[in-house]
Amino acid sequence: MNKRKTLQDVALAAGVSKMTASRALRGDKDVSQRNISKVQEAARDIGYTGNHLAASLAGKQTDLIGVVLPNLNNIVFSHVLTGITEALYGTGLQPVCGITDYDADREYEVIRNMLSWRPTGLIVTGTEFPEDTQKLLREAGIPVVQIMDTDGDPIGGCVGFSHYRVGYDMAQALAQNSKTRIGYIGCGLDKDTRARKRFDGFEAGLKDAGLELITISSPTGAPSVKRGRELTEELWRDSPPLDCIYYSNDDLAAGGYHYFNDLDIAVPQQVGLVGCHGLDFISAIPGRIATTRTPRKEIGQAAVQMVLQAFATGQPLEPRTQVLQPKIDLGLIAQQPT
Amino acid sequence: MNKRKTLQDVALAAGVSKMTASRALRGDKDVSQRNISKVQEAARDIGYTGNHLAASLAGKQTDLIGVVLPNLNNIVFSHVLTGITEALYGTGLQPVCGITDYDADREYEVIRNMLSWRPTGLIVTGTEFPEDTQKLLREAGIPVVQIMDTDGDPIGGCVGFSHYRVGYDMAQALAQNSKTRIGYIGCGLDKDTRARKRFDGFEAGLKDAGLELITISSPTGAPSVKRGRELTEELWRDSPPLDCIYYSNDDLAAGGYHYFNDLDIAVPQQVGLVGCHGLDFISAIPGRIATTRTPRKEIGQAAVQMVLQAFATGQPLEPRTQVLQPKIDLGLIAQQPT
DNA sequence: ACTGGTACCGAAACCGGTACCGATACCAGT
DNA sequence: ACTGGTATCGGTACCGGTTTCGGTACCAGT
Repeated sequence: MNKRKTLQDVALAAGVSKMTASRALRGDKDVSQRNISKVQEAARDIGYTGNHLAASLAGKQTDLIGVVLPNLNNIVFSHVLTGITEALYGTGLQPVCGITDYDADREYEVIRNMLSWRPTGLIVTGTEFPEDTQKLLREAGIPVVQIMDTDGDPIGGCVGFSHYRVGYDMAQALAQNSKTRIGYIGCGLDKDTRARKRFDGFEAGLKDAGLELITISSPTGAPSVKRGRELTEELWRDSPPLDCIYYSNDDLAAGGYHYFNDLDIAVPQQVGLVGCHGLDFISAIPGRIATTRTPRKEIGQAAVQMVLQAFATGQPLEPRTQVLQPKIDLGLIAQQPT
Repeated sequence: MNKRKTLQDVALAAGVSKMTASRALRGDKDVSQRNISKVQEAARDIGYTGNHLAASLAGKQTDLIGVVLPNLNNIVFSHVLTGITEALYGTGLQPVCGITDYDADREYEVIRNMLSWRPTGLIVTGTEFPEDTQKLLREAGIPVVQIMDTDGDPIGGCVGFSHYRVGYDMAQALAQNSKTRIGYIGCGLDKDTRARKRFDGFEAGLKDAGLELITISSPTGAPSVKRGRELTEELWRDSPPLDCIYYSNDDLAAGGYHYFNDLDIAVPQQVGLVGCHGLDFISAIPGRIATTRTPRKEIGQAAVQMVLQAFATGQPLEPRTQVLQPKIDLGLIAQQPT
């Protein structure tokens, strides 16, 4: 029943050998034009689909690029994946992505599993890995590119930016714009190490400006706009007065915006809200929410370039870090009178 | 150099045959406890990774479930994929997803490519396919489940809801709640057939209520919050007065909300805004934007159930449609005085 | 006629596993 | 001692392609 057509069938139908059929379909040379069309025709006629498993096993090369991401509900990683997909389009390579859900054990399994498909390259998120995962990556024997984060020692290529510095710079910028009573709201810092780095950087930046966080709300769980609204409400109710709130991302900040908006509290005049990433919906309320624009798509593209380059030359891909600097957007906070 | 360890190496190191090593690692029976541990130890020692290519080729079975989605920047499909991933977790099966970007040709290529990896099942988005794509799916020889849309003739299993009816029902609901001067804003209906079906249903629903759309804005391009704001601004400026706007999705509606909010035009008292899907950020402004809550994650889970069931029994998966009814949420529109 | 080169084709080995089946060892039953 | 059953193992034949290498066939050059 489930008997799929094989190359042999094509060859038979075309009246040539398996090898000629193989070459014809792959566009190899050493095949006459006449046989090429005969084979192509035969393949179409009998509905031949090809078998990547066999081809990759025999050819010792897959057209797969493994991509390991923590989560796809976070639109940030969708953007990265989009950048990767676009950059890969037309190269004959194909991304295949694995989700770790910010879980180190699952990450190990996902990477191990990826590797067993013998991909041509691997793009993984972050720089912090447990020892055994590091070993896996180091011994993978294929180009490995780490993305999103440049704080830490990369194993192979590395494209991203310093989250610590994003936090630090934002703290300094806020301080320079007369924000003094600052609170923080972040979700899932226990798992999201990059959000935590931004937090750490933010605290350090404040400290260097002679300030410190007045309140910190850092529950577990996934960040969302709704969650941002709820946490903002709690914070606003329980905390001493604030003139600014730093959120672990734009989603939470947007939730805060909605809360204050419904209360007719002017944003950012009465309270400044600061997110991270520069997502689409921030642009829809221009200037209201400050943020740091991160080059997500570009990171994906740059990662692919690294893999491609390593692929074209020798395998190992020497450790090299490429920083794609994010850009602070203070919005209306920058224009307020001091 | 790039000489990866093989099962033979493991067998050698463990002092057993290749077969015993294979069985030991897969947890097959007919292996003594002593050999199991010897093999496992050897595998760990030499850093054996396994080779899915060879295993799947020989075993005539992969652990892959192909998932074909139009786009991942649209959070809706991320949710579907999340549902699929979760449902698959623990089954030993693994999703691998392909993106079509709403392009029929690319869709064909993606599916063809998927099939050549010999997946155990296939989940594709939508019911409308060109003839050759249909042929591909029909002859795939594996369980095929179509998701998101139940308007149309499914090839195998089918899980989703009627987008036509979502539009129709919303139109009726709005009419019943005294909305009469209604406009429409949608993006990319040329490619997004499901959004178009909602539009068609909406028009039909209005007509049956004795109404018709006063203005229609339907440009190409991807919908986004920012885009929603811009299009709303245009529409509001150029169109006769409206008391309600139906958008092709929540993102656009949220953009509209921001526009009116900045203008101090009360939503939904002065103008009702209606999106689709019931995304997180809608919940952050409770009641303001009406929407239709769609069970995205559940669709993904149900699709997996179908595949799993077909996998457990006979292969073909007879055509069967499962409707997961969405739920209208009119928010404050429902509570307005007539 | 013979040689060398080029264009094209096919047989066999192989990629790294698994399925299948036969072999061996050992023990209880008669 | 012989038979049959169970537990454990290994040899061999694939899976469906690609690589490698060795032919043919045909033509120009000498």
